[in-house]
Amino acid sequence: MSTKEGPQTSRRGPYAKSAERRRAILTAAHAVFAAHGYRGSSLQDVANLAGMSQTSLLHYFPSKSDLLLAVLNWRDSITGDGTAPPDPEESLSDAVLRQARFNEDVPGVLELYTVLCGEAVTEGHPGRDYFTQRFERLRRSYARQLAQLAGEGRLRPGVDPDTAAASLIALWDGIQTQWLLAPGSVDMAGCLRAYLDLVLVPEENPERASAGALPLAPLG
Amino acid sequence: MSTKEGPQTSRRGPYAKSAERRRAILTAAHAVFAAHGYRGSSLQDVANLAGMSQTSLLHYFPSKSDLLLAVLNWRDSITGDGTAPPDPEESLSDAVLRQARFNEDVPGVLELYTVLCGEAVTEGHPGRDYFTQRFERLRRSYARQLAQLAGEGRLRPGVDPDTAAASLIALWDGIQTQWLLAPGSVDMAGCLRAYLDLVLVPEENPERASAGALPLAPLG
DNA sequence: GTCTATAGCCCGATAGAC
DNA sequence: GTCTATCGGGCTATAGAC
Repeated sequence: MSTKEGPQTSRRGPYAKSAERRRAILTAAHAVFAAHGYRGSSLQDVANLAGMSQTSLLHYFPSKSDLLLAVLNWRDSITGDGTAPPDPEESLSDAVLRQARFNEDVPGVLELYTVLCGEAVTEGHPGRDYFTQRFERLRRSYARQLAQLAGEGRLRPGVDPDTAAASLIALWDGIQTQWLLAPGSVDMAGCLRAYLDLVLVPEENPERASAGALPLAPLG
Repeated sequence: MSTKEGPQTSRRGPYAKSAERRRAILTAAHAVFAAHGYRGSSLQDVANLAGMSQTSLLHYFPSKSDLLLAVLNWRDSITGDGTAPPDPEESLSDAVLRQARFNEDVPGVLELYTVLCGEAVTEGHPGRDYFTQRFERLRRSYARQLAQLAGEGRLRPGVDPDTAAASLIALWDGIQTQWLLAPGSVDMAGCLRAYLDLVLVPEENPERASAGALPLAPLG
């Protein structure tokens, strides 16, 4: 990483060009996999969209499964893998809702995630380990954040942090699927907000109560 | 449907045999699609498992997409399509938890549902309409049941029946995916019960309170 | 690094004998 | 109804010229 960028011809020409090519392939693969899934896509489709031959594509990614894993990791590096150290200034609710709205606006992100996640539960799918580990990581991360809130009395009594963590992730994934099949009939952010309002206690601020707070009158 | 069962040779021989063959194919296709998804499966795989040639299979189901739709409808006729008129003796919670535990015990049911549902969001997938309509039907059915409970004061104040209906379905689907990837780490029925306990008010029966009821003390 | 050519295989669907 | 044979095509991956 010093001034000598490359041992080959020009300073950083080949490296930069190679990186550009890889990025073009990843962009194309993201779109193709999102539209047809992993098994429904071909390397030829990706190569055509990227403007190169199928064999040139295989020069950068030696196999189709390597390309899939590269796309998944590339997606994490852009949208975040969901376990980035949470900004202490931002509440859990705000972070979840912000991410949900962001995903809704970027075309292909939810399609890719949903179809690959579904495919990944099948035998021998190259993305299976990725999603297994992703879910474990996410459950741990949210459970930790929810346990922290419980310690501050911000979790509704009787709510188990581990259960709520898995449920939040599940609700999120499931509502994305419904939204993809009927965008006009499903309110992703609304469902997530409603769940968080059920699980969390609004911050103690009697002067400016949270807008989404539910009436919490005793029942029965 | 009178005494004359068939216009062909023996009384009901040919029809019965044909129905058996179709059932054998559907059983095999269910297993193969569950293990590899629709795009990852071949008619040859299904035919091998059913003990016949691939062309014989196509005699009963004229195309691969026809076979898929037949499997989906066959599954509905066995496990119920989720909108069967609810037994008035059984509560919503009991019905959901019973179905969840049933699905957990029948091998392949959740695998099939999860992978096909994920694939179905892709372009041109033959199961897309099925899942779109299924979700619409389920949302209406649960929303109606929840609205009825709301009228009886059994819904937690501030909970919207439509939002809760979509959320319940989403949570259910999402937790199935997590369970398939980590059966030992996820408690499907526990997550569903926890959500229903958050949304529903336990039946008014001061002498025998619901076992899963949460403390509902006022907060904040 | 890029390409053409192709190996080697699998696919869904059809034709037609029996 | 069942089969063999096959059509016409697509697939991943490799070989090798330039």
